[in-house]
Order: sequence, then C-alpha cells, then structure tokens
Amino acid sequence: MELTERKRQILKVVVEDYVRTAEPVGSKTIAARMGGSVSSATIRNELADLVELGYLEQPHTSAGRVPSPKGYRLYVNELMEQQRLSVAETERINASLHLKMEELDHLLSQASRAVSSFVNYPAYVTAAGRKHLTARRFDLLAVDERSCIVVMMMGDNRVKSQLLRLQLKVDLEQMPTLVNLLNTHFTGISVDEMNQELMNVAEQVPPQLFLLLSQTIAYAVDALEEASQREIVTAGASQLLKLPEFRDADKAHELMSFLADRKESLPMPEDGPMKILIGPENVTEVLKDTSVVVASYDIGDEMRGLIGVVGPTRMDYATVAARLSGFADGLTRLFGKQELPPKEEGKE
Amino acid sequence: MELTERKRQILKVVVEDYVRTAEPVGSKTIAARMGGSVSSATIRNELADLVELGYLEQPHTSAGRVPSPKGYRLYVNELMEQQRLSVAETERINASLHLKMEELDHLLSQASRAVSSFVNYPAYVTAAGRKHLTARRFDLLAVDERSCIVVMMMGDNRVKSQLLRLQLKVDLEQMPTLVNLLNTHFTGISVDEMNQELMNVAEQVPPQLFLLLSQTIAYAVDALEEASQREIVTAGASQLLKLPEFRDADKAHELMSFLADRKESLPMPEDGPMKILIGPENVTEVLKDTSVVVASYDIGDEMRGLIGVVGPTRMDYATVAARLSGFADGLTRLFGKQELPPKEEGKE
DNA sequence: TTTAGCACTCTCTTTCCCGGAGTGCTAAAG
DNA sequence: CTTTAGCACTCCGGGAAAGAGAGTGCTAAA
Repeated sequence: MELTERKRQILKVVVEDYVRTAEPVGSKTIAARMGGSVSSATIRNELADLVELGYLEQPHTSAGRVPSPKGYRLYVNELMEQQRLSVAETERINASLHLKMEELDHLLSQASRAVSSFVNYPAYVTAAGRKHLTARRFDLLAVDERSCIVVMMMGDNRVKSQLLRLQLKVDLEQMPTLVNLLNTHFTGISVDEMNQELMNVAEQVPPQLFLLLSQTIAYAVDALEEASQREIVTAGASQLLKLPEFRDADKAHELMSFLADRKESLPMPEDGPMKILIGPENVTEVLKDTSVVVASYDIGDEMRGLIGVVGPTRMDYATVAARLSGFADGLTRLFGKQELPPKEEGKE
Repeated sequence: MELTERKRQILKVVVEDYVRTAEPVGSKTIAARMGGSVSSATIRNELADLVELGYLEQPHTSAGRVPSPKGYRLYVNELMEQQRLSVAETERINASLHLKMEELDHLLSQASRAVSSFVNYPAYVTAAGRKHLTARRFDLLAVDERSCIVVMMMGDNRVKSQLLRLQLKVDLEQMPTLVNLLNTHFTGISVDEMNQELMNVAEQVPPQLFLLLSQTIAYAVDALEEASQREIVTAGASQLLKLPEFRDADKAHELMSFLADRKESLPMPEDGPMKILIGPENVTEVLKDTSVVVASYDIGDEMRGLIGVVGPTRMDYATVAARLSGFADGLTRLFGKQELPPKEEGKE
C-alpha cells in the first residue's frame, strides 16, 4: 500500500487537529477540514489504511484517530510547514533576552524561564565548553599579612577570585615570585596536570610559600571544575499541569520530579542546530511518551549551549521549533555581541 | 463553655490522626486512641463542643471532624510535643550540608533541595545582608593595553572580579593613581553615593582615566546590587503532587506556579528563630489554605538567612519544625565555622 | 455525667442505562 | 477501481439509582 498525497494530507489534518483539541479526530471533521472535496466514507477508508501503515492509532474501535509517534515523525519531517515568527514575537523574544552577562548561572535560569513562558512548556538550558577550561592568568593581592586575594582568569576570559586566609605569614617580597611561578607553571593545563605540577614544584619552593601555593591551586581547581561542569537549569515545570495529558497527578509528578532531580539525562544532542525527539525516540524511560525539542546556540567560539523544551507528543512542533530557534538565534547574537576578546596566549 | 483538659486531649488526637491519614476523624477512633477510658458517645458530646468553640470543623453532617486553623494554632502553641531529632537525622542533615562555600547561589539551591527532600514538602531559602553591602577594596590588573581586570572585595569579604574591555588605551603608569582614587573615594559607601561621588571626581581626573573609572564603578554597582539583592530559591515543588489535597491539578498548578514565579511574597518574618503560619494567617491569597514554617539562620554576623517549608495545613508541625530548626542550626554552624575574617577598615 | 441504642444523614462506590460519536461493512453509483 | 450513501454496531462518557459504610445526634437509662 502506498502513501498517496491524499493520505499525507489527511495525516497532516489529523495531527494539526489533534494538537489543537487533544481529542481523537473523526472522519467527518477531516472531510470538513479538507474542503468537502471528498466524503467522510472515503476518508474512513484512507484512515483505515493509515492505521495499517502505522501512522495513526485508534484508542478503541469507534473512536477517532490519533497520530502515532511514527505519524508525528512523518509530520515533522515532511508535512509540517516551516513557521515564521512574527515581528512581534521576535521582538518579544529579544526583549526577554536583555540580560546582564554578569553571572552565567543567572543568565541560564533567566533564559530558561523566558523560553518556558514563551512556549508554554517546561524548558531547560545548559552551557558547556567545547574543551576543558584552563587557567590563563593568576594574580595574588596581599590584603594583610594573614590573607590575600587570588584572582584567576580562565580560558574563556571569565575571572574568578576569592579571599584566601593564610595559615602562615608570607613575606610580601616573595609574592611576585609566586605569581610568576603560577603563571609559568600552572596556566593552560588541565586540573589533573595542575595537581601533578604542584607535586613537581614542591621541592623548588620554600615551605611557607608552598602552603600558599597549594591553597591557591586548590581554589583554582575548584573554580575551574565548577565553571566547566555542565549545569542544567530547568524552568516552568508547573506548566505541565495545564495539559490534559498530565491531569493525572502521578504522571505529572513523575515527570516533574525527573525535571527537578534527574535532569542530567535530558537529551543533549552533540550536533546540529535543532533536534526533535518524539515519544519513544527518547532513550530515557520517563520521556518515552513525551517529546523534546532541543536547539543549540553559540557562546562565542569556545562554548556552546542548548535550550530544550519538554512537552506531550501532542505538541505544536512547528510553533515550538520556530520559537526555540528564535531564542537560539537571540542567544547566539547576545553572546556574539558581548564577545570575549580574541585569544592570545597571555602569560603576563 | 470551657476548654477542659479532656477536650484538649481530644483535639490533640484529632490533629495527629488527621495529619496522618488526611481523613476526617470519627468518635470511635478517638475513643480507641484515648485508651478506652471513655465511650465514643462521650467523645461525640465533646466533639460537638469543640466544633462550637471553633477548634474543629465538620465537612458535612455525619462525617468525622477535621481541625480548623484555630485548632491547629492551639495544637502548635500548646499541645504539640517538642520533637527531638534522632542522632541519625541530625547526622543526615549535617551530611547533606557539606557544601562548598564557593558560590552563595549554589549553596542556597543545594540547601533548599536538601531541606525539601528531608521534610517532603516544597522548601525555600534566602540569604540577606543585615545592612547594605559596600565595596571595601578595589584593584585593577592590567591585562593588555585594551583590557584589565577589576577586582572588588565587598563588605562581607566576598571578592568579585571581571575582565573589562577598555574603550581607550590607558597609560599603565596611571593605574596606581586610579586604584588609589577608587580606594579612597569609593569604598564604604552605598551605590547611590558611589554614583554621586563619580560626578564629584569627574573634573579632577583626566578624561581617558575617567572612562575607565566609570566603567569600573558601573561594574561595582552592578555587582554590589546583585550581591545584596535578596534571592529566593525554591525546590521540591513537585512533592505537592503526592499529597491528597493537591491531587486536583488546578490547585496544584496555582501553588506551584506561585512558588516558581511569585516567590517574593513568601513569608519573610523579620524576627525570631522560627515562625509558623497556619492557613488564613498567611497574608498572601494563594497561601490561605496552606501552612508555612520558617526558620532563620545566621551567616556570620553580617547576614541572616531564612529557610521555609510550604505545605498543607494538615502538616506534621512537630516533625517539620524539628527538622527545620535542625537545618537552621546546621547552616548557622556551617557559616560560623567558615567565618569571614574579622573586619577592620582595610583601605589599603 | 456518662453510656448504650438507634434512626438518620451524607458520601462514596458500583452498577446500569442511554445518547452520541464514530466506525466498518456492504452495495450501489460513478 | 474508486467513491459514496446507508446502516448496524461498538464503545465511551455522563447521569441516575441503589446500596454500603461510616459517623452523627438524640433520647433515655444508668
């Protein structure tokens, strides 16, 4: 049996109607929506074929039809019309992205809230470096004889700093030596190598300096690890409760606590600007009857981020995809504008 | 009519049974739970009195009794037995609080997750300074001729820093002058005063330095505002869905989106180590039929934080209160240990 | 003041029934 | 061979009715 053009049209109508109403779609409705050029009986024959082909499902005999995951997939791949964002929408997206760059964490959580409230589904956002973050430059600022400030600039030009309490008094004269040591031996290498290097230089350094050195390295390692760890922020989980498919508290609870506590296993595609995962295409069990739409954006040249949306398989893929890529573009632009300065090995 | 000791005992039984089962409590059950010293008929008489006195309510004739807010209040104030945390629980709490001090934000979100999963209700956490944060010390580190790093130590000894891109080349020789200016004129004053002061010094400074100066101050103002702004982190909202009173998706949705989006209006009592707000005692409309338990903890001497729990009025107040104050103590201790160094006007 | 007894009330669950929507099949028409 | 009208049939959802159960309030006696 073949998938004629008419069958495809029917499938399209079914998907779009079902997405709108969440009710199985009947032959009569379809006939009406096709402009009355064919009768409902004809549609019924076609529907039976579509079920047999696996594109539609029937909740029970004598109910209308509902798209199967396979049906959605065909719809997304071939039938769905690329939707264009209206100017107003684009503006709204950009307006919601006038964020301060200060803290990446805050930015992620703001962005995910914005996305979620714009698509009316739960959303998630991450940012991750393309390669491992290293320290690029160190400084130490003496505060008093018992404390000093470590300043570390990282590979992505973010700067981290903290007050360090010293176990021993340190001769102020020696500070420049130490800074120099830090900048020559501990920049541009991984955290493992930093720990390694710390052992290597142990003997070359007077003991009371070594204490400060290792405190500094410990801080650096922490900060680098934290900064390069992929943090995932979710928002808008409560939106699920508005959907008929999640009126059931148990179902809703399962998904919501997944989004809150086990979000690491949300889809994180490595490639492509956008990915749509429909129902069972998801590997994670909880997501087996939801769909996920993920888009990626660029943070300068070094980093890449993902924004995703989780919803029922009955999702308005066209709109969600359009809005999501609007956001991705917006974010890429935002980060591009505030571009980090060009990289050159800046070892003091 | 008087509130005899026996009535109080009955009230206590009703509260505790209702908290456990979420079902209206009948006279027979109560009689049994009182050790069989009185008959259910006697209890019935007493119950009728308790309803008249306003401590209990009857969902409908011929149903058991349910505590009214007034009843819970009496229970909390006078009937409830102070509950003691078991050693295991205390250990569990402290274990969950082995947090790194790195970022206050992370810490808050970790703490609120821990609290929530420990009491099985949604939780919220904040930290807020007792007074306005000021800058205590500035440094500028030249990176290249077009960029430098601002380092600012704040009143609470946290250090913030960022790379600054300069619009103009700046003479390296002049940097120390600028740093000196920053440290003499811009430390220890509010952000408003900082902006003010910026105007004042405008004429005394060569123009190309002034540009850098104002960029620095702009960063400082941002960072100080962000750091002193009260951030509220919520966690565990999905726990609500396990409770029978929130099986109704609309109700759950209302409260959950409140917790996600309008959490600023959660109770933030100014005083006392712990506060319990029962049902209509809450000013916020959404919380009118929920209860909130809030405890405060200290972050060193300068700051104070709150941890709170939101749940149904049918809440195990004794346990929640005990665990919450366990957490509060744990946090106070945690921050006390990692105490910030003593303050002395450190204007370099 | 307490208690036993009992009729009564109200909710919750189950069952049954009915209307409506939609189907699948058949047979005729294009 | 495809399309269409017609029609019996299926299944869901909602509402009514009935019954069970829990608990009450009242009365009268202890």
